[in-house]
Amino acid sequence: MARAQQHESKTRLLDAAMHVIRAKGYEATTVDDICSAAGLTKGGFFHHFESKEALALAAADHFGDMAARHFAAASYHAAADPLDRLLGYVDLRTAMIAGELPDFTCLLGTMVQEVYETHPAIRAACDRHISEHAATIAKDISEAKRRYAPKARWSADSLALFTQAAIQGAFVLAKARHEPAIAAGCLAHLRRYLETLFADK
Amino acid sequence: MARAQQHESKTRLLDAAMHVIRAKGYEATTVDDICSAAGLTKGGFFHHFESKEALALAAADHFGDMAARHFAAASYHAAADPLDRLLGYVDLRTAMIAGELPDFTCLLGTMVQEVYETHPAIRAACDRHISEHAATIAKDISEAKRRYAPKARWSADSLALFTQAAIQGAFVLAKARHEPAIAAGCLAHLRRYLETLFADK
DNA sequence: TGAACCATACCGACCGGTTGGTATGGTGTC
DNA sequence: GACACCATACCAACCGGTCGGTATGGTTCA
Repeated sequence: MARAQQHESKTRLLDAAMHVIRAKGYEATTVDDICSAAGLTKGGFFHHFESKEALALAAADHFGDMAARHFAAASYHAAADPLDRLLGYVDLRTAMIAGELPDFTCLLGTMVQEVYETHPAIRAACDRHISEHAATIAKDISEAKRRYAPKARWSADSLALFTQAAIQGAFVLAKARHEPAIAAGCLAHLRRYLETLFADK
Repeated sequence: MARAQQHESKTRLLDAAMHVIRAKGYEATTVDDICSAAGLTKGGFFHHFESKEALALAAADHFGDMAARHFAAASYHAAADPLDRLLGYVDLRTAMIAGELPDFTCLLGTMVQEVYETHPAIRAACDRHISEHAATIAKDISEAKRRYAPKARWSADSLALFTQAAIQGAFVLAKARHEPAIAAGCLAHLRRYLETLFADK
């Protein structure tokens, strides 16, 4: 069975880490928390990861890859108009706000708030995945800008970052209020902003 | 000297907590961290606060009160036009982005991300101060809306919350990049959005 | 074919250091 | 001399990480 489960246990640990860390934060999450959530023991944990920080790095990659696949497979990419793709992205993100907070909030934003000064490697991993995600949004923004707002003074990159800031901030407020709907209200404003920027359509 | 220092030591502990928690997060911050930053020992700490969580609650109040006084005293309130006051607020927040990240980021947003599920009392305190701050912004927004966009379909409250989300998200991205300037770039987009919403001025 | 050999996966007891919190006693002030 | 304020010393629980050991299954070679 060894071969068959080789990756399964590791994946279970990563999935458990994703969920527990989003609920309790990185520092408050113990290795035993993750083990019991994954149905393993500490021995198994340290067989797969050499440290708790190594797990955090792997979990960031795991989350980033999952998200990348999820958005890459989404139907909004089919739209011919880049602005429709951009608004479709925001609509998808709005639709993803469902269930409990630890189910849909962002692991990267949660971790980086805690560890940006204390764990440089984790900070860098979070930065990389957030930036790569923003870059995919920037493509559609850039194309939409060329088509509908070529003379605008803002850059596609800065606007892509702003979309991510609005999303991350929406999660922070939703956690404070303990009310997911707040996040959706914020994304509605983000959508309105994007619409007005390309109002010449 | 006891009487004279009565409040001073407590204030030093609160100031230290504000800074250290913004740098390391709540869970990673130890009581000894705060004590040494404040120049006290544990005995002094537990004389003023009955627990670490009690300190967090007091620090949230301390931060909230400081911020409230800071914004209440700001010059943008002098503007006769509510839209000028609103944009003045955003400009002030942009100007406040200076120095090191732990110096200007938000204690409430940092803490609530970590503890929203594990420490309900801290979550509630962060929520209260964020919401009260948003309410002060909502006043100017509400007045500006009545004057310049009375028929708009968004509510003043939801827009006030969105400003706070954009600010909190800007901090998250700045931490990820380890680059305060990113936050200023986000606030520029927030300002543009507010301008377009009241474009009939 | 099967026995010897080895790698992978995992368990669970254990260790040293750390942490929040306590108990106690000293010191200056009203 | 009572009280607020604070230092020192200490504790029990906890946490990340280690280690000896077991189970399983694949590979090699007589």
